[in-house]
Amino acid sequence: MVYTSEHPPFAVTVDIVVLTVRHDQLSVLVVRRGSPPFEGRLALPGGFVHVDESLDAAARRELEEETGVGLEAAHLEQLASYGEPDRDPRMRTVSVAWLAVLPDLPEPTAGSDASDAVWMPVADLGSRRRLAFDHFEILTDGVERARSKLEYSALGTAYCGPEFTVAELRHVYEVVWGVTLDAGNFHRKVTGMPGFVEPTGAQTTRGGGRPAALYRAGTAELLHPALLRESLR
Amino acid sequence: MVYTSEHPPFAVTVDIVVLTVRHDQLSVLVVRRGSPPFEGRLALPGGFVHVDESLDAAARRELEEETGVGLEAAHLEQLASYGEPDRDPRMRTVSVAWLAVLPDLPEPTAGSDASDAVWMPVADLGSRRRLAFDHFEILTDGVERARSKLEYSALGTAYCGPEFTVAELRHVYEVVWGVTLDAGNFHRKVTGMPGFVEPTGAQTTRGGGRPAALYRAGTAELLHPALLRESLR
DNA sequence: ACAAAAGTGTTATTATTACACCCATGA
DNA sequence: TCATGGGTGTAATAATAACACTTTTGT
Repeated sequence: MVYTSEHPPFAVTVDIVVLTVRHDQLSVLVVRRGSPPFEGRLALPGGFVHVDESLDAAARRELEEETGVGLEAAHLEQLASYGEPDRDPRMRTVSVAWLAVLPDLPEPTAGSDASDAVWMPVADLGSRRRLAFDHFEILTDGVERARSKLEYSALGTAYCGPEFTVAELRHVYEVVWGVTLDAGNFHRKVTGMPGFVEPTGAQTTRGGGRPAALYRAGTAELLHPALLRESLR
Repeated sequence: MVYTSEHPPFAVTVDIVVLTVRHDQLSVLVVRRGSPPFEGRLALPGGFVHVDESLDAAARRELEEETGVGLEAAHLEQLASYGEPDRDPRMRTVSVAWLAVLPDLPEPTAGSDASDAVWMPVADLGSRRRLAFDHFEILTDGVERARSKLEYSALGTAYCGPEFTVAELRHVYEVVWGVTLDAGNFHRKVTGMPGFVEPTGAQTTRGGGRPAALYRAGTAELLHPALLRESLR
């Protein structure tokens, strides 16, 4: 294949918006850049796609390499691609961005090799544009996607561990949306929605108070009727 | 910039799923390929992104060049990117796919230069996989996006001309979803939804029967509450 | 007058919201 | 026994769905 001005070569990268709920805050995994451009600035984890590697495989590999975070059981979906001609000063680049949602990990990113990766509350990145490239725009799009998908999909369970209480799931909604939800109504909707959550039969008292039933994620992908963001108080 | 096995060069293309409602069918604009690979097969319009050209500009340019269809006032949104290593036998390619929605044009694609472009009912492409590359997958994703966005966005008006009746808009919903809707309930929801449609004050009898009020698209992007696909009968 | 399509009324059903209240545990 | 959260009851309100009915044109 000959690259010409009409068929020019591009660099193709992946960037991943990894979200979790941590210390009552919606948080994103960021890395500190060790080389130009934007040296020393924060960036989303990501990197170049290899030859003979699919785009989602590249996202998983880069995340693991850069942060030590594995996505085995996690939710991963494509977000969008970003390709403004000037987005990378070095060369013409198209980045395929991904959204990943993880439970709050017991051992954050510690123990991993290359890792300068840290969890950063999304709110702390809101005003100051501390992110390299167009990563602030990618982050904004990822957060908006994550917020809206809570309404009509079962994505909320991806923030929870394999077993969780209804209150823990409600906490995810409250943090991601930044609202307070009615505990009783939320409980009814979630448990009454077929396929959203399934009782494990076990209970826990880890939240304090009366023991709560434990659930695992159900098989439903889409929720109907949706849990609307309006149900706040 | 040096391209290595870790930073390999890619070809980046755009492909556009252009939808309209035509002769009571959801239809997509396709072109007949004039050269290998997949010579003689149908394909979505698209092509290589130029240097110093943004991705959406490339989509508009390729569509105009290949089909003579301009997207000035039309709806255009990014769909997703497709980059399986074997998707193009010639080279490693990533395609950024776009979804466009147009009114049924009076002069289809006639009069345009290079144009082997035709409107094809989506249903006719369903069983036989007559499309080149992974374009059937892209089409499927585009149609699904178009269908689901009718529920919660004002995308339906993009299928209509600058002025339309409620019945014409309802026809769009019925064709895209493949259902029959209750005319009375639809009328109430559409006209009562703030920002969805605005009366022009004029009327038309082009549908036969009692004259219908004409509307233009409103400013709202999102509809609340959503028009659910369940409202069929 | 009649067919056809536009648009309004009416009602049953279902979903949402607010909030009261009881339940089961740890301290 | 008290504080803390889990979970259920209940009633007002709003949205949806079904369908009858009136309106206004062309033929």
